[in-house]
Amino acid sequence: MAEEKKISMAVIRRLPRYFRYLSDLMKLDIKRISSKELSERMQITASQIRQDLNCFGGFGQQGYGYNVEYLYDEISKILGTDRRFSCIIVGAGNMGNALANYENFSKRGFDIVGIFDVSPDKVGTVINNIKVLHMDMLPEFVKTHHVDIAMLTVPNSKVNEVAIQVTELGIKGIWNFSPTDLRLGDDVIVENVHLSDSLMVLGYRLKESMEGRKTS
Amino acid sequence: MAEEKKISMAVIRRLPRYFRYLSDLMKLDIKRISSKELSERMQITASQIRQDLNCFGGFGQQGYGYNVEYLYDEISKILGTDRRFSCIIVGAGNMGNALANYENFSKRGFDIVGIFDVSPDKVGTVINNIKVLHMDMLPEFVKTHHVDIAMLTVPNSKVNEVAIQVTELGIKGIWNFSPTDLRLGDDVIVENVHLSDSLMVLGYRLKESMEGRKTS
DNA sequence: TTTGTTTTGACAAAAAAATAACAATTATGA
DNA sequence: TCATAATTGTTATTTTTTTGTCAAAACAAA
Ligand SMILES: NC(=O)c1ccc[n+]([C@@H]2O[C@H](COP(=O)([O-])OP(=O)(O)OC[C@H]3O[C@@H](n4cnc5c(N)ncnc54)[C@H](O)[C@@H]3O)[C@@H](O)[C@H]2O)c1
Ligand SMILES: NC(=O)c1ccc[n+]([C@@H]2O[C@H](COP(=O)([O-])OP(=O)(O)OC[C@H]3O[C@@H](n4cnc5c(N)ncnc54)[C@H](O)[C@@H]3O)[C@@H](O)[C@H]2O)c1
Repeated sequence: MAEEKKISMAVIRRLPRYFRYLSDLMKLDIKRISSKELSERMQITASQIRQDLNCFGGFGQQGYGYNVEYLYDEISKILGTDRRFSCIIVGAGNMGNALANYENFSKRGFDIVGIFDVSPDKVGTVINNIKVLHMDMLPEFVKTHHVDIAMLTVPNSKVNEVAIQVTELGIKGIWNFSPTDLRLGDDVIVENVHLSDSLMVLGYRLKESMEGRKTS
Repeated sequence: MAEEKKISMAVIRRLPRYFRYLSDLMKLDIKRISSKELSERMQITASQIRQDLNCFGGFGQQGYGYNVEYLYDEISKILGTDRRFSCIIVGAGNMGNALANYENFSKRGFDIVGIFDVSPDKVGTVINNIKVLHMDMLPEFVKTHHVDIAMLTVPNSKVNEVAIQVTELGIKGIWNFSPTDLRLGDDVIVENVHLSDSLMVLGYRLKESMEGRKTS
């Protein structure tokens, strides 16, 4: 077991992109691809593709390239797309609704099994066939249903307490939509979606480009 | 003008985070802060903070630290938060609705001035005081209103054509929510929000942590 | 004013990431 | 079957990013 080579986040964050491109290639009925051709499509170097893939093992064949379907399956396995994750949405507002109505998450293995809120306006309503429950029901719900991920779409001012609540119930994965960095235990994985940050970066780049500078 | 030092994306993507922390400090009525203390709050090294800020000029004072409000204002200027951007939303579906109803974008200088769709179910409805217009009205709209940014929340299958449409009308900034990488001219700035990618990374990290590995 | 402490800004060093190079291997076509 | 072209996996090199160091500057207290 001495072969514990740590894989960097830089590599991991590129995996879903490979996954997407391979999925597209399959739809185009392309059976094989070389790192060179893929690099042209993805606008990255062939070297990087080969190096990234080799973090996980040799999926290609010299003189031939990569079998698209095989590589797709392998990346699926790496990403865990072959397994299913149970998710709840906390906060049935604008963003919570959007997430609950998005069908593609379940295609990628993420099942929304519950939606929670505190507002009497929301509790009892049905979103995409799921009844919104009151937060008071959450402890009981987590006892009877296994929950891997909590998608937090509550107001910024509430996200800290809600994050603590869900982690105390044993939920280990948090997908956070609030513009706040959560500080939780080491065994909890937090992935942030900082939409405003992204928009501000767009604003910056736009401003720079209007002033004639390039942003890379 | 020989002082054109290019600022890396790595630095730029950290700016909104500094902005957020400084904003929080101001709310706490904290007037000054050293890179050391800020580094503890932000969980990054003091060295990185000083190096990042120095890309744009010396905002601090030796022996004192940084004046919170002054630094906040300077980062505002760098990010362009002092100016306003006109935005349209294309695709009045789940995500388009969520964005249209989010009040905080305008607080950061991003004004939603129009919403467009093609579906008769959506055209004519009013979201957050803005009437949804048909896509056919877009060329005329862009002629009479200046538009900096198009937020694209159309289905995946349509996003390419819509992106081409809006760029042909002269819109230079695109905030793309589809799991697709747009290929547009060099003068168009595209910022992607790949939600599914983010969720898949969460899945990966969760899986790794369940198996006992650390992800950094 | 003087002295000791704090803290920046600049630079140096280290680490990480990306790119390039190339031997080894396989496919392909004569 | 054999020679040639293609293409990987791996190692080396380069570039970028992060971290560490320290003199110089400013503060604070005596
Ligand atoms: N809507 C967007 O486009 C958008 C964009 C960027 C960031 N965000 C962030 O996403 C989060 C949600 O935004 P939104 O627009 O959906 O807000 P929203 O106000 O529409 O919805 C929030 C929901 O959370 C519920 N809630 C409040 N306290 C709760 C609690 N303690 N437990 C459970 N539910 C609770 C509210 O009743 C409400 O239904 C916010 O943090 C916001 O900053 C949203
Ligand atoms: N909803 C989510 O949580 C979520 C999550 C991840 C990614 N996304 C992505 O965001 C995008 C939008 O998702 P959604 O859930 O809001 O979809 P949606 O189907 O709810 O809304 C799409 C809207 O676009 C409109 N539209 C279709 N063709 C158009 C055209 N040519 N011009 C203008 N409008 C057009 C439709 O009428 C519809 O109102 C998709 O690409 C999706 O993959 C959404």
